[in-house]
Amino acid sequence: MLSPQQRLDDIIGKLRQRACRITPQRVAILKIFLSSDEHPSVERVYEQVRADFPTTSLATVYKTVALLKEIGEILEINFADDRNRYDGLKPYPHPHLICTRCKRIIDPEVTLLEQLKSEVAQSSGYLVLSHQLEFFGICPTCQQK
Amino acid sequence: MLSPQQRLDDIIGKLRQRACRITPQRVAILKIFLSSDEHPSVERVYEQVRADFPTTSLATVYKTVALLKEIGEILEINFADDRNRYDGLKPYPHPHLICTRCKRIIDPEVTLLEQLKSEVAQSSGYLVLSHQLEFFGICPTCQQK
DNA sequence: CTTGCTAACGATAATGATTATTATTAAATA
DNA sequence: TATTTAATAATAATCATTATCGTTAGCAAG
Repeated sequence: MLSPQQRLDDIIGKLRQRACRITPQRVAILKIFLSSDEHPSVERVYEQVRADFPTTSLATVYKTVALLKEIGEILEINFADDRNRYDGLKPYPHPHLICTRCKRIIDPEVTLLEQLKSEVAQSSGYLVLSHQLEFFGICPTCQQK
Repeated sequence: MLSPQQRLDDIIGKLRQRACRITPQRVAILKIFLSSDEHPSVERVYEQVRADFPTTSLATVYKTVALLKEIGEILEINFADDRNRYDGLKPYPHPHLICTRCKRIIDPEVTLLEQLKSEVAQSSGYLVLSHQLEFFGICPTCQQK
């Protein structure tokens, strides 16, 4: 487990190896992903990065997201109607628990998932490479209303 | 477990109760969903229904899909980049196994999922209403290539 | 430190799946 | 069969995301 600072340096090193340029915008966007546990959307990151770099373009956020996704440092969470959300803290497949009222997303503790995965691989003959598990419901706060 | 014909009659009855009109287009679209195990996209259903009713509009397919989704008779499967797909045979949450090469979707047998669900509900305090579980991989056919 | 190369930037147009609009058609009921 | 109005076909609008393109600036070499 790396500290946020170590991970930042690590990822920047990875980008350098790819001959990617280290721009202030990229670093700012990266920092937002590494420090946010709210599973932000592109739009949300855009708002936040504009606080420090007011001229940043939405396109730059999208392109940085695509880059970080490609090198496996953020995880994309897809939605039917809503915009995609991203997880920069745990950029590997893991379950999410989503409140359909307030759109809050948390990471529930789950066991047994790996067993489930190999069960599926075995019985189907598929080479299972990835997965996506989302639970939808109402969070405790929204239940009280 | 109802036969396809029984289910068709059943759903048509349900639509009548809602004061929905039973049009040839709706019946044709419904029949396609009830007889297809390929988890078709809207576009795919559109192609198929046009074989029998060449003047059918894409908008009609979309609206019928929205209706059937609303009454819980088809299940929507969301994708990141690709178009949505639909399952009219098992219109309740269940896992899918998706080949990322040929886009084929099958329904793997899975146990333990209900336990997993109540585990998550218990530890989080959320009221868990639904879920979505997708496995991504390479199907046996595509592995040989 | 300056220069040159070119990746990345900002601005904005294009894309593409889905949704909304509207005039017309045709189920359903009397 | 006529009346009512939901559903249809055609098509415009929406909106998240992607592509384009002229300009800017990271960075390696001198």
